[in-house]
Amino acid sequence: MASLPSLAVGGATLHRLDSDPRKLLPASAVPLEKKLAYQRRPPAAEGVQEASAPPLDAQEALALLREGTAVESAFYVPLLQRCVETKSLPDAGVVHAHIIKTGFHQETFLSTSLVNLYMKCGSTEYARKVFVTLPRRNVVAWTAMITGYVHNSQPTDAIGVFLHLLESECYPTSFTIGAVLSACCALSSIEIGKQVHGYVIKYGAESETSMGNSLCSLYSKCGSFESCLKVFERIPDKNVISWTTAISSCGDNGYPELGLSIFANMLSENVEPNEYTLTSVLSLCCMVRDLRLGKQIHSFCIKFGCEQQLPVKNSTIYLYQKCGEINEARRLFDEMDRVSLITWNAMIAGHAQRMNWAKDDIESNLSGFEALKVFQKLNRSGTKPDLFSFSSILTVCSSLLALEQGEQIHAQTVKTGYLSDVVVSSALLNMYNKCGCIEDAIRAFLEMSTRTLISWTSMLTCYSQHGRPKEAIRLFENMRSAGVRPNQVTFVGVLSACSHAGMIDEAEYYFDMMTDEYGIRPVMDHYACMIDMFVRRGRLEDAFAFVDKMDFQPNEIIWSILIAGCRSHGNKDLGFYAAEKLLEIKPKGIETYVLLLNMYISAERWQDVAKVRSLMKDENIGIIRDRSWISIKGQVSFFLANDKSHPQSTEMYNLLENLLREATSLGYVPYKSVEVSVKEDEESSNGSSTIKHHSERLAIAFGMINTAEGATVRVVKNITMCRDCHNLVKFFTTITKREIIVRDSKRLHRFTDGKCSCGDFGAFL
DNA sequence: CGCTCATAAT
Repeated sequence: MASLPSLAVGGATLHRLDSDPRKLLPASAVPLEKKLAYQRRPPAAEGVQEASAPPLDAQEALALLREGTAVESAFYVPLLQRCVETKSLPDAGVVHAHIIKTGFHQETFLSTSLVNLYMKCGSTEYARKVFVTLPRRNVVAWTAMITGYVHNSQPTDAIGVFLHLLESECYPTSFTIGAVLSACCALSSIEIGKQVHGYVIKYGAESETSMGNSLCSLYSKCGSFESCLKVFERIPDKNVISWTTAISSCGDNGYPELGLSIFANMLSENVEPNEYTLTSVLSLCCMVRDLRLGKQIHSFCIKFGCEQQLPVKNSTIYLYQKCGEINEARRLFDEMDRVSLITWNAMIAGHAQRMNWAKDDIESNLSGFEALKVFQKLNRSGTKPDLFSFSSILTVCSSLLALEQGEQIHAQTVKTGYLSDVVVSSALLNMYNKCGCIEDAIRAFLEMSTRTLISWTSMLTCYSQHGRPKEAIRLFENMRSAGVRPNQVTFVGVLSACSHAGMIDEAEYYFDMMTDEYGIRPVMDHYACMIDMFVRRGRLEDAFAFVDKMDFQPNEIIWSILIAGCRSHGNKDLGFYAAEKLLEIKPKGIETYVLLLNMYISAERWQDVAKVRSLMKDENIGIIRDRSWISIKGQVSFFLANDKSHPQSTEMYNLLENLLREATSLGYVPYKSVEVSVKEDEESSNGSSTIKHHSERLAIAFGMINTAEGATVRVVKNITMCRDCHNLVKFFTTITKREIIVRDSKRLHRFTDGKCSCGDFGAFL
């Protein structure tokens, strides 16, 4: 929180200063010639060529001034405007010097323009110097100072100037208040914002549309979405800006559907949207992944003639990219003659998003590598990546388990200074976590200058995933001491940590704390953690009792945990009961069916096997392929179970045979072979399973052959590991003295010295 | 006064 004692301490400060009801004048009450100094030229739309130069040739005019030619005061006006456009500080100096020489600096109007000019050129110091020597200060000068400080990222100074203004003889206008509210936004200070709001109400400016719009935006950006909507509803004459603010606020606060319905209301009230509105609406379509609606909005943009505008285009590209229409996205991108950094970022983020929605892991990987290519092109284009680029690309590296690329990007964030951004450093932490490098993740966390809820939660779940529950819980307590309020996701991390450690009392304690102290309603995930914990300790009755505590229907995941638990603890009857319940809700996940089939097959309940298979046909569950992949030097190799298609197969199989022999001599005993694939009937149901090597073994063997001795091998697998492979890989690490990391569909396994970080409590097929 | 791109989970 910024230190603004005069405001923060005395809530009444603003009001006490003046009780003159005229203290806030409507903007129109400011004499016209004084308004000129404040008038800002609307920024040229991105992607559109600047309008042709004004009649005045600025260079010639500046040359005249340098020669010392005497001019009239009116001569400066267009020149000052021109300098504002070019943002040239040296030119500003030339004009300023001449004005002083000719004595025109006594004219308030010119000097006020100079304040504005210096602010626009980024020199708040020069602006302040001119301002304090002004012979007479009108509201335009005050407002130029406030706006200038806001634009130069000095919001605290902006508020300071406002306080001085209130003590002066000047009256703020709605422009002034608008600038002050922007300062509150930049400070994320809802406290000061509320006081300004009170001021606005007191002096009767609340009904002014622009005021309502500013307040609406303030509340939205300070996380008070309810107030934002309330203010919006109370604006008597809503204009297109009011509607756009409300619509984009819905997106910012995670209510895209509401935003779309407000857009519908806007249309039914016959307010015409503009490019700002349509850009926001396109973004909402992205959030809900509604390509059909998005295409309609895109045609809308074409109808309005704004589809070429850069922000509109960026949103459109992102939409197509995220929804998998990569050719369309690429076409739009290639057609553009001018792109902005946001365009690049939208391409990268679009690919990153598509990874989550791809139809299979091959497509997902392709998307990830496309994102890396775009990032590389961005670097070569001469444009500097920003925090958005870095956060997106680091997330891509996490999903790909692309540690080498991730490390390079880490170096780049250090060089460019973007690592100091919380979002970037959180993304980095996450990248190291997903790649199995917990030490680097911890370092990233420790080196953060500020930590958000997400940084803490990321670190916490990182400890939990790496099988270090005690540290997870210690971190949770540190987080609370630091005054950071945990949310639902944080508690998933805490509960799963307790679950892994079998800390039942602690889990129950934190479960109660979540509801009692933080008022967070437990959702499915929290119940899943608790039930999982009881199941792991073999307390099946407690697990089923906890299911009864839920005030909603358990989902597929919960029943699957129970079934798996019943199987491993040999309670067939409870397992069959859970399976009945599961079948009632018609599961969707392919792994759920594998679990069911394996259970019924091992119990030789062939009628049930047939029932499950027919349900799979009804629900259109396809076949599952056991697949693993490994990335070496930017090259991904995919493997199926018993894959012999790779040129190095012979070597790989020989290596595996040797490893198996050594493992056996060290005491490895295979578990009864488990059918992982669900293929067509005859292969799996007759029990003549020929599976010898599941895919991760092949990927690991390939990794060992193609990396230096002793190097860590990192493999990703599309489904859960089976118990047998999990056990065998532990032996591999002992034999080869290598660390092996396997990220399966459920969790991360870091194998070292014959042990796994999951503590063998992972869910196995 | 309003727009587009970014981080956490069983």
